[in-house]
Amino acid sequence: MGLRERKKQATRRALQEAAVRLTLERGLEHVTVEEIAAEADVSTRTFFNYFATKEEALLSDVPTAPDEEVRRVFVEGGPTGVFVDDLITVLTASVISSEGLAAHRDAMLLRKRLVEREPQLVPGMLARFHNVEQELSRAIAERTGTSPEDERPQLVAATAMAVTRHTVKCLHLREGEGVADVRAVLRDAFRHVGAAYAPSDD
Amino acid sequence: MGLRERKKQATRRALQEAAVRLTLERGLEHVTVEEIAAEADVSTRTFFNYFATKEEALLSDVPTAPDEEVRRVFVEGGPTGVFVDDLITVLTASVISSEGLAAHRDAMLLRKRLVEREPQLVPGMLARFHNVEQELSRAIAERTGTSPEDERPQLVAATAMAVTRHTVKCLHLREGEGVADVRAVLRDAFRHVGAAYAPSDD
DNA sequence: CTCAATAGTTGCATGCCGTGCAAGATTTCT
DNA sequence: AGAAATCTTGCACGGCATGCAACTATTGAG
Repeated sequence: MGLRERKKQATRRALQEAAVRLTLERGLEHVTVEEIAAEADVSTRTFFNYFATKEEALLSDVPTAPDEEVRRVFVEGGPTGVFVDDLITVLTASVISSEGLAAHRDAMLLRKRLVEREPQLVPGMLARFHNVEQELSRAIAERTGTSPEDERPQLVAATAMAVTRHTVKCLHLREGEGVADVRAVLRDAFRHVGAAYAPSDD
Repeated sequence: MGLRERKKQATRRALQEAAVRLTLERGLEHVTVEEIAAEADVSTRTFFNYFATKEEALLSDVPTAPDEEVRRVFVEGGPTGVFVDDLITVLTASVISSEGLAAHRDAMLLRKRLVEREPQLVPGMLARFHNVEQELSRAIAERTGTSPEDERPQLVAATAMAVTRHTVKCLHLREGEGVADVRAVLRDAFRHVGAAYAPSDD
């Protein structure tokens, strides 16, 4: 990777970190783009070369779209062949942790505090989940081989992302918690939803 | 209702209609608050006495929170005692149509065209569904008598709103369609979700 | 190494958004 | 009719976001 690219990534991260830090300190309303840019030692104008809005600097990179490899396996019916289990694999790989839970734990905690402190960020957060939902919808349609007019993959994707969103929100993010634990929580959640809407239950 | 109140409602509706019409004509980017206000014969400043943002003028009143009476019946275990059926009653009463489907059909069609033309409105739309979701969550918790720490009502509310959102999006809104038809669509959707996430299915 | 090409940064000008404030107009209540 | 409450409006202001052109830094070829 060349010098230019490294500098760009450094600037980007500096802007993100400055935005998060200042927002947690003073609240989003009392942080201007000018201040964020100054904190990262770039001009105001440069900030907008990286992010279209202040909120984008806070929410970018989250949640991630599913990894291409994971997606391919899912579309081809893997890895286990059981729909819910494979769905959970995709969800943990994309939204929860693309490269191990530990690596993203700090970032997830920061974001959590962020949206708790600043409810204005909720719409943007929901929109990002919605984007993942649409990708997931396509993957489900491919896996199940339904016709493009069939809207059921969208329905399943929507509810699956609702489960995921809820799980992320309620996740305790303890030190020792691994991906396996998250899988278990998701499995319970899906089971509970299935039971709640199954024909014969209350 | 006094003269003052009537004038306020008239102004509000005039602003909404102007906003929707101009946005459908030219696109949201090419409509300023000044123009909307002029179209409704009020000052720019007055616009902001009614709506905090341009988007709010487009999306307000949708979706509606559940009617207080409907909510009370649901919390007390009614009207049928079957969870899914009663849930559907609440959902149709709040989001789909608070006072008959026909009355809101035109408004729903307009909104549909609006968000199709202007994807920037999606986050705001999602946020509004999210608000209803939180109210629904409380109602479910009250009905089932779960303790406040129990997060399952939130989970059920989230998935239920996902189903509702999907149903609204895919609704065909034909002329003859009534509330009963919407109920049937919702029932099918819930059944399908229940089957997809039930322990033994694919 | 040098120099041209490419890509990124910056300042400037601009327009719109959204809010606080105070003065003026209108409705309401007595 | 007149005081009180409420709504509208104009004004000023600061921040957001974009286009443009000049400037600076990296890259790559000879």
